[in-house]
Amino acid sequence: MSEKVRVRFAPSPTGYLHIGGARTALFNWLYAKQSKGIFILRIEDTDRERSTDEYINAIVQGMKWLGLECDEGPFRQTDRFHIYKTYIKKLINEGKAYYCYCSPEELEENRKKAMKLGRALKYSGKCRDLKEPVTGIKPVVRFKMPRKGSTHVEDMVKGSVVFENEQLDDLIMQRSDGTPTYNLTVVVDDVDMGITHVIRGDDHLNNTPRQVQLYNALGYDVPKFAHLPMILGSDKSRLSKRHGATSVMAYCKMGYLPDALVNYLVRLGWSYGDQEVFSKDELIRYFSFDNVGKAAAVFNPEKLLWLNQQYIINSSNESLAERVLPFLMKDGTISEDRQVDMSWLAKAVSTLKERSKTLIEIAVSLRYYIAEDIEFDEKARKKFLNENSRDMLTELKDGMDGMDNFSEEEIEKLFKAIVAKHEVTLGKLAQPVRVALTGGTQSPGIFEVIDVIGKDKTIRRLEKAVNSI
RNA sequence: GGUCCCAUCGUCUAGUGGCCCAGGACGUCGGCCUCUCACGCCGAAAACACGGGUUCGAGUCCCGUUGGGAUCACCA
Repeated sequence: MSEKVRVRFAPSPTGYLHIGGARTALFNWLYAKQSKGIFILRIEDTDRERSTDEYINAIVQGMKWLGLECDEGPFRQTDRFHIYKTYIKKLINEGKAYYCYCSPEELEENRKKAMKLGRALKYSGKCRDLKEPVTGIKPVVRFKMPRKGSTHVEDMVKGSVVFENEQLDDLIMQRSDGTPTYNLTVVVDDVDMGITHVIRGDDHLNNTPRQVQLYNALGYDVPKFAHLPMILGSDKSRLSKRHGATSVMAYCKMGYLPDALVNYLVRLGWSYGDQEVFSKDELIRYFSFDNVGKAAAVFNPEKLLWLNQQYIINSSNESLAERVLPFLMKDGTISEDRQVDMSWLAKAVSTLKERSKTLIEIAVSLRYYIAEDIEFDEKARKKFLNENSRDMLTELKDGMDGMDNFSEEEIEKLFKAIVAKHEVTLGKLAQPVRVALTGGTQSPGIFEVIDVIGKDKTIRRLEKAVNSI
């Protein structure tokens, strides 16, 4: 029998969607798509202090950008408090949970003592067998964890992991203010939503035995688990803000293609032989937990940059033109209300593709194609716009002036004729022209550049260059 | 500190006992191509953490050591 696969990504909205969360979402999504299952987004916002709607939106937006849209949800745990209540009541009635009146200060005291003695930092179980309620104190509800035996977790990536139950303590399921906590809500929701596979970061591995005991107490089957290794920063510590950009949307702003980021992320911890570049379809087809590594991976921005370039090269000119447009408007190269000739822009982009690693780089280069006026790089101007090139530039301008068929082919003929006459190599003319047209010494092939800029603007810039000598 | 996880080039990884004096990719270095920069192509340096076993044979299995990570909240 094969029940339908149902997986979930369950972030807490206490921050934007970061790289690690995105990869967890991605693996869930891949597994769901591959199994023709359901991918659910569940917002774990039971910590009302730190959760905000803004972060919920940021997470949804980030997933949308990456193309990881959910089939069900987003669900919010704060909408489901009534459900958790009934489960808590049930466990209390069955003697599987109890009220605890210990104060936070008292617990902190015990933890310190345990730390000194080198013991597990574990709740003593003081209120476990209390017969009478303590008056005047709002109690928490704790789960009665078994004290003997061991709990086995079968994990799809880590294998079989065993925990001694005496290490587990009586976790709090309900705070003194009546709200439920993570370890309960995650189990109740996974049961209630019919989750078949729990795929999450391996920072949750230590929580898993507690949750397994909760499943047992509630009388439900445990789902399959897959605990993904962490993503580390360059110093091998957990990826954090001080490692630079960790928000998924930061990569959007930096001009990365979402598919490139997805491709990069999936290869962090997963592999398929020697293949590096995958289409989404290939990822869905090839993905398997058998090929997920167990060790944490260091996030490597250089490789992501390389992949992004690969994706840019392989994108169509039209889609790239479409994607680069917002960047052009943002930096003012194109005013927002201006009508844009998209087929011209696509042609311009085609010359820039293989020399750009990000959309921003394309946008920056596009400036010398689009802007009316360009500024010369001072060093370049001195080196190439001088007496040595003056005559050739003038001849080129005049030659173009009288040109009826302004094509790359004709332009090249003109160049060849001029350099032949002056008995110099092509570079001696191409570089000065490059500086005259783009302001700098690096650009696509000079004939392409002229073709994209067009006759009138090219002549105007040559004039200006000659006049500057 | 207790518990749990992990360990192949700087980084991501291939490797599931003989095909491995360890393969690919990023990055680095050198070269080719060339109107510049790129792209592309060719080449180089670069790793099985250490120590014991098991086995005819170990990167691959077992144990230990070391190192890293995670977790131990009325956070998730």
